[in-house]
Amino acid sequence: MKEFMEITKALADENRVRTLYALQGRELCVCQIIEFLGLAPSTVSKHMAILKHARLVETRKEGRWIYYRPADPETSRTVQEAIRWVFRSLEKTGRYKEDMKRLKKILQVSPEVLCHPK
Amino acid sequence: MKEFMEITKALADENRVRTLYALQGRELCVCQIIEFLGLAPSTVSKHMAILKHARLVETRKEGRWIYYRPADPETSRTVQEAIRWVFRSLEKTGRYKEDMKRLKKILQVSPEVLCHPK
DNA sequence: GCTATATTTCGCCACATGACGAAATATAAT
DNA sequence: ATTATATTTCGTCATGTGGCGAAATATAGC
Repeated sequence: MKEFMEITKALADENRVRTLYALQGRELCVCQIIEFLGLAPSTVSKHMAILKHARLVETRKEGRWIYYRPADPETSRTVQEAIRWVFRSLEKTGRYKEDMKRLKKILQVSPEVLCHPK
Repeated sequence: MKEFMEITKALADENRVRTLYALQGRELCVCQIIEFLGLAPSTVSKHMAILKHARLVETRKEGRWIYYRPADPETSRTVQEAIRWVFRSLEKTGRYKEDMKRLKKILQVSPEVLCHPK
């Protein structure tokens, strides 16, 4: 129950949900998520910690970059169903489509360039 | 998206989730839910308003009693999948089983007696 | 080792939320 | 009509949450 409530609380914020669907089928570095959400790094970090604590996402560290990806399929059924539910419920919405358009543009810029904006 | 977020926010409270699974396969009068949750009537009323606003539950008025039931199957797919997800995720948990035991006792007392405890 | 960069942690603030009791509303019973 | 009962609405309070910037941490490159 506690585990389940951590998932529902993690899903109870729009920016976290948007991040979750942005991660479908790809990995994103924190700086890309910062760009995607348009929030301060500290805020994004907190959001990601909540998603990770709920086991909805996992991380991979590569140098000074940290990549987030959705939970692996071997994780709990509850988590997998949650992710699928989010995606299926929102993939047809306008917000999702706009977000995917913006994400594509962000992905065209490599993380290196995105993170060193000089 | 807004509709979806109302559902996730509604599910982000343990008492509302417990109420939702308590309603699986039955109708409950508010006074029964009050008894089930052990909260003040005003608090329960607010919780139910949130669940109703998210379209997770529906109501039926019978005299001075108001009965709550889960959303009818014709409602949105998102709602139906949410309800199924909650139930499938929790039906095996200890909390759920305890709650069902308590609920059975509450159901043995008819609403009339429960609401007029004299 | 020093500097730069990516991310997290901490401290703070504004606002949302869950709890209650009191008051309001609606219906039933006398 | 008056009273009793079921539920909701309102006002209030304590706590939780999302946002930020500053400071801390970790790694890469010089």
